[in-house]
Amino acid sequence: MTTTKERIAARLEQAFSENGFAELGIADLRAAADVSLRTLYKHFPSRDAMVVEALEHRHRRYLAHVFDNLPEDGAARLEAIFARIGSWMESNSPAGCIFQNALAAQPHRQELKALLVRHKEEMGRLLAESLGLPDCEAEMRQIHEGAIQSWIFQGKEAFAIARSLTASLLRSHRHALSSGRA
Amino acid sequence: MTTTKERIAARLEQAFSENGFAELGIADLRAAADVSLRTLYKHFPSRDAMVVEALEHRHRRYLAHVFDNLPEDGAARLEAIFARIGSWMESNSPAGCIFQNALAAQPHRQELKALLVRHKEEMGRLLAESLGLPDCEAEMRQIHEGAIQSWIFQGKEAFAIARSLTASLLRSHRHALSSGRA
DNA sequence: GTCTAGGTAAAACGATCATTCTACTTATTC
DNA sequence: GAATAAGTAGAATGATCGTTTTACCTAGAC
Repeated sequence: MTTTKERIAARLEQAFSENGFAELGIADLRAAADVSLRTLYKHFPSRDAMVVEALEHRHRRYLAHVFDNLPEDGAARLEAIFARIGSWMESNSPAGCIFQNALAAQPHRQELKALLVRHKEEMGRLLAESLGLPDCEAEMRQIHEGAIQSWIFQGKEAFAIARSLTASLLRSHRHALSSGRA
Repeated sequence: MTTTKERIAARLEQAFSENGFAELGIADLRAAADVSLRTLYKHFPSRDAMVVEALEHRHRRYLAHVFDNLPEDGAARLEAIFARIGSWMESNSPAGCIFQNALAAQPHRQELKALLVRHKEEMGRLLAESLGLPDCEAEMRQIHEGAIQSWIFQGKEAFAIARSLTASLLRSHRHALSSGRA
């Protein structure tokens, strides 16, 4: 069972991801949510709150899309992760990362910056963990960031490049381990 | 001699980079430019044109900051490039890349997307050229993008990571060359 | 059968926005 | 010394914005 609020949040998330955060007015959001103005304001006290809830919804949905039921094998896992990120961007992010876009629209709102930081840190942590690179969180955060932010002007090639940068990170890591222990 | 228009463009660039593109109204831009409303509209026919001119100004200024008078030596050059990008972000970009931010505020304006693409392509080209990696434009574009976009949540560490990712790219490239020719 | 919870449609409100216009000032040039 | 170019200050305009409010509808519970 999904509540009315969740259903609205899902539709707001989609509307924001397609049109950004600056161009959409309350009238547009209401139409996208397919509810009355009164209902919209009953569940979300202000436009700012709608932005926050849309981002929270996005965060949960993105993590599930990338990390649920990954293959066990390491090489297949690396392949799968960037393939999934690529398919996500293709079907969900015509304008790039919506956390960055939300902050760009209101750069002085610390609440949005906190959401961005939490989202990116969790992505770096889970990526590093999934790939067996526990001490490369920052590197994975940055490769991830480069890939999704390059998507706008680089297209799908961005994810192939991210995969190859990650592969060379894995190689250096294994090399450092074996020579360090020898 | 700098014209009135250039002086205004420089101040608009700074105002946009500090406060983003969605929060600033014409009244704020007028105050930042330190001219009358009439003069502002004499040189820029609309707010949209002010955004475009600010981005053009930014592009020229950023290229000069990063690439003018680089050291001859390759290693020193790699060091210098990311140090310069880091110092630029610290003193000019509290809110990240303003090309991305401008497009985030108005995602349907193709003019802004074209400016973003041109800017990023030129950066990738010049980075690859400066580092002697002529066939790695896409990789350098992406490392550059990851670095400056991670700056918001990663701070200065982002540029150290970008430098090390570039160094490992240089190593693989040299290795591929020597084994390929052997 | 009345009450209540949760919904719709849309008018009204006050604020803010980009843009234009009016009236005046100051140098420079012919 | 009149004309012109380029500036200032700020009022007026009309549209749009986020938010509140009024009036009405509907389905299930007691």
